[in-house]
Amino acid sequence: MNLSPKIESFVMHCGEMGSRWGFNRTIGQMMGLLIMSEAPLSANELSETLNISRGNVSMGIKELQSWRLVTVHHIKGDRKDYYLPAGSIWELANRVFEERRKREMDPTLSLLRAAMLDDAANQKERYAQQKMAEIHDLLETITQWAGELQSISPDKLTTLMKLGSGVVKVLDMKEKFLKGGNQ
Amino acid sequence: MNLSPKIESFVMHCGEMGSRWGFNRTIGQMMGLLIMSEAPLSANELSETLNISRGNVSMGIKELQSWRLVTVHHIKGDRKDYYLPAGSIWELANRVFEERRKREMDPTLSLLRAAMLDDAANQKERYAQQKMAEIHDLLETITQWAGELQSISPDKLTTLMKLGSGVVKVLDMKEKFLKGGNQ
DNA sequence: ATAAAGTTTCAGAAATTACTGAAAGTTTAT
DNA sequence: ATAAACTTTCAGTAATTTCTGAAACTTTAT
Repeated sequence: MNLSPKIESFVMHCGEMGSRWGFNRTIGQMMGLLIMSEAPLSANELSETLNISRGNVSMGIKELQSWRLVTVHHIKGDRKDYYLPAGSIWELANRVFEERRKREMDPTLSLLRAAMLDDAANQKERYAQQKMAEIHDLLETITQWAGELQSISPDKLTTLMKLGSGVVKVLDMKEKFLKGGNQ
Repeated sequence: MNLSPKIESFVMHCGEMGSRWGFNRTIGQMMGLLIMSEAPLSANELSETLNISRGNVSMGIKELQSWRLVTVHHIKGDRKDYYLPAGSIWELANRVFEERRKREMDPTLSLLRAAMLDDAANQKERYAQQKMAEIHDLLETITQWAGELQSISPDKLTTLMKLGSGVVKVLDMKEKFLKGGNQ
């Protein structure tokens, strides 16, 4: 299968960005192509369209599945696996965020938790531990916040994002109304 | 200069995470060490403490400066450059977010803008362009939102993040009060 | 049980990225 | 102008990551 120039340039761009987004070139291309394609694609189609080896496609799919970005589709009377994006653009982006948060913040959080348990032996360690505590708190706040945002329905979240810094005004308003009482 | 085990393990961890955070091993270590160190450090101190070549330190500092994560400090009567983190942990995290957003989303946004200008030649292109439009809108919303969040003062932002999904309730409340009228 | 159609694995090759160290460059002092 | 103290650059090397392709494996049909 060969691609129209516009689609091809998008797919190649996904390849170039791939490593910045957390995977690698071919995996980026594969994902880009799957998104651009209305019909699910077989591993062979991916391999031929992108000119990458069959083995590489197999590894790439495994990786994309570990990110929960692709799912398999079957056609009756055909035993090939066909792959397609695992949800809307919105959901895909969500998964990338979440997965990256896990890979980029969770390991550090546990290291910091451990480091903070036993206490400092001297001034240098005292300073260091204070900084570690700051980092820990920040990461924890972000992690919690990210989790809660993901529990909001996409359309509410869109409203919230469109509101932007206007949120602050709304929060101030709340303070005004509720000053004194709390729930 | 040599490090206490606790500090060393944090610094090494920063090295291991470095590439996930968008830089590389030594740059991660350098940043980790600078954060852990109360006094600014010279390039030679970085080089000796971390056992990396002087040249590598120089390149690393350049890179960290391009991320706006370190600044230079001078001591009267000493012409060495001493380096220190460019702000609080909070500010550093902010810079990393912003810089990554620029590197990971802006190029794609411009590609998509261009691709959406001229119109589709056939059904496949029509489908592809629709997906590109979805991606474009999502990236644009996120970019805008990120920009606005950065304009909020750290303490307001902390309040907001601590509130988490509770924001939704507040928003609903606003709707109730203002139904019919706007702002 | 065998063959056909498909998928996965993995050792080695290729490509990319990071690092070193010596040479070139810069700044300050005299 | 020269030297001393320091920094940067960059060609070559080392380390790491990615990719290939052939062999091994799995599943389904006969």
